Amino acid sequence: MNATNDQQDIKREKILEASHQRFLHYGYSKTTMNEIAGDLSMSKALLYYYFPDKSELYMAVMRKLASDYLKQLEDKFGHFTNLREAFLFQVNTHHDFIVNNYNFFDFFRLNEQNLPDTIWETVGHIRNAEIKLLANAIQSEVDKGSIQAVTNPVEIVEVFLDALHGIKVGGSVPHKKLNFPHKEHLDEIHNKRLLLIDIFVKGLK
Amino acid sequence: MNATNDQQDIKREKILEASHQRFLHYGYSKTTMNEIAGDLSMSKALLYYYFPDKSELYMAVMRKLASDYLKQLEDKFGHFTNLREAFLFQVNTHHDFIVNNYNFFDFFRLNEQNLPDTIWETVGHIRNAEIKLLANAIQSEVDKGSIQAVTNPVEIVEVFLDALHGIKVGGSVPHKKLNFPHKEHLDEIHNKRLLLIDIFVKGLK
DNA sequence: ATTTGATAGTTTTGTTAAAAAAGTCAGGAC
DNA sequence: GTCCTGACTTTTTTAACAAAACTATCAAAT
Repeated sequence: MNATNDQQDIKREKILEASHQRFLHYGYSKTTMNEIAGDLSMSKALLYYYFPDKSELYMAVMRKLASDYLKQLEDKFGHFTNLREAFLFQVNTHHDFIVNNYNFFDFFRLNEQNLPDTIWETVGHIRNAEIKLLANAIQSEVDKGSIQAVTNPVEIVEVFLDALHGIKVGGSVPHKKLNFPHKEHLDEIHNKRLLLIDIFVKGLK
Repeated sequence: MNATNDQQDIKREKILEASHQRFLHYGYSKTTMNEIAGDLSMSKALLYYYFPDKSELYMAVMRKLASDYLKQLEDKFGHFTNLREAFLFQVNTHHDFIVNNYNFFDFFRLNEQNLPDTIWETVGHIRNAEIKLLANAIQSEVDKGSIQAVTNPVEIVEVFLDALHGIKVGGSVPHKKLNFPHKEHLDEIHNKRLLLIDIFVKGLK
């Protein structure tokens, strides 16, 4: 019975890998269940044996990606020597996360509204982990006495994370309002975020 | 000839006022040229005598609003006693601008992409004025020696303005990704922005 | 120079049919 | 009983097209 479940888990994993590749290269709506099944040389019906529907399959891939990301954050939790280091780590890790899975997230841009509700749960987990990481770093500094006491570290981190998300490209004349940045702009955005960190962390001292 | 032009300008102004009201209450797409003409007891054809088309009419209203906003910024240009005051002024003025014309900007949310190109020109003017105002304030402080010298004030202001735009509501669990904030959230956003100012300005010291 | 009714041209909306994809199920293999 | 499939049903997407609504134009009137 355990052996059976192992087999199941292995197959589930295979399905997730194949799905990840498809979603990564073609996005959610341009990927069909038949194609995924074809990649694995199995029938479409079998996919539905392992996953209830397409969006759950997508979400399962997403949860796996998110889980990897969360793991990276947790591994470093409480191990920072100063505030700046913590903020830098969060921004850099996040940057890599987005760059490595850029096309996968086309799903967000395409559907814009009416996404499956469960997606926000995962997004919430990620955000909470980021908040926890940075709020803890702030609290540590407060305890050490190296920055002034603050009323509410979480509130500050929320503002910081929002501010990060606001950073866009297009200096002098904004041209098109595009919610999702183009891939070739990610590095420029990243650099601006590093500048924001400099100022923000200094402002907390 | 001058009298004639005066008359023209007065009528143009009337049209702009009526259009403003319509756009403000019903948004761009839910306002028809017939309705505007009806409000003014004139024929639709006459509207086209004064304005080339509907989007140009909308843009004319927008330019008027933008012009008022720019005037407010210019009146205070260089008259700040410290950096914080300048940043506060910009954020507060911007807040009032959005609140007072909230529904007018539904146009942006509805059309999202494919807006008339001229709109970005006006948006650019606003942004440039904001940048100029704040960059000047920073430079003044640098000259006074009350904050450290910075390599590029404009770059810093751009990051600040982007950060401001990123401030959203929805603390713990984000629910719906909505590009345009709801009206009832504007005050909460405003308060968060004030917090950002505190930290950001301090970070420049 | 201003104004309008009539009308031409275009965009939006609603309908329907065909195609494609999602999702189901009875039954076969092990 | 677990895993798997081909055939099938249901739902969604796409395309085509007609009707309605709206934008935009223009000859003629004041």
